[in-house]
Amino acid sequence: MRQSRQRDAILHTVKSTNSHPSADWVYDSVRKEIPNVSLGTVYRNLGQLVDNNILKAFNYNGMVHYDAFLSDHQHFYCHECSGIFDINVDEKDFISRINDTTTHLITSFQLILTGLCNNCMKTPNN
Amino acid sequence: MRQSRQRDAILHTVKSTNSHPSADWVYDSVRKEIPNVSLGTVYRNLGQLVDNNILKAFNYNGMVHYDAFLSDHQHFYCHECSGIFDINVDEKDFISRINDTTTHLITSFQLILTGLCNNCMKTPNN
DNA sequence: TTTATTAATAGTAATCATTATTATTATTGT
DNA sequence: ACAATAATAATAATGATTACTATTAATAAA
Repeated sequence: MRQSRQRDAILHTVKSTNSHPSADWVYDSVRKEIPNVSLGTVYRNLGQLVDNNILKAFNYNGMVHYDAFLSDHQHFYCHECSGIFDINVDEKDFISRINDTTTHLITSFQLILTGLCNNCMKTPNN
Repeated sequence: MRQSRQRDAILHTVKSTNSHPSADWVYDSVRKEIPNVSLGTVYRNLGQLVDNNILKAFNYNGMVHYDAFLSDHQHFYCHECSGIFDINVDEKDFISRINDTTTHLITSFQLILTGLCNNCMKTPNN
């Protein structure tokens, strides 16, 4: 993998936020620095960065979200502000706790909790 | 909601399988009975049936899957045969068990376990 | 330090899942 | 029967993503 200004900017953009952005959000953000960057370049590089374990990706609501936080964790979606927050769930521990629910061999999982986030609980009706 | 041959066939198709089919799979299946059924009709009716709590839907791998099994449950995806299987996870019980992982208010969740299903464990390398 | 190789890019077309539009058909209450 | 209108088939449009291609740029070797 060669170096490129575009990939550097894309990686930096994802690293600079904890909002779990979509490719389109990253595109808009990178365009502020490199106005003629191509959307295809953003998609290709996000894909490469995931393939090389530099970023993580997950599907939510029919859209891929990218995450620079690589530690073992899951996500919480707030149905009030639409924010996605990190949740500390240890994979090995979780699997051992739910292993009795099935006889299939569980090797991994994806958990998305939904509800009302801390902030929206404090300040309702936004 | 009026009665229609198309909706009856669509509902029957989803009820007749436990494969958690996509709209496209339902379309192909319904076409065997009603060859000129429209894909839009399939999408519209699946949506309506979900809105009326006659079917459930969930997103997996950037595609909506439909399910006629309405009881409280979650899903297991086999990375060998790509099958999706039902897993018995009680929502209330599960939330109370993981409630300590976050201070956000959890009201619901979606869990997708992945691994090797019973059948693929018995007969490897398919 | 030029040069050659080829990865990466911008721009654009294509694809896939899904939703919207619209003129026509069919269900159902009167 | 008939009027009102929900549902349909056919098709166009959308949104997210991937593929294609000629050009540009990073890096390894001469």
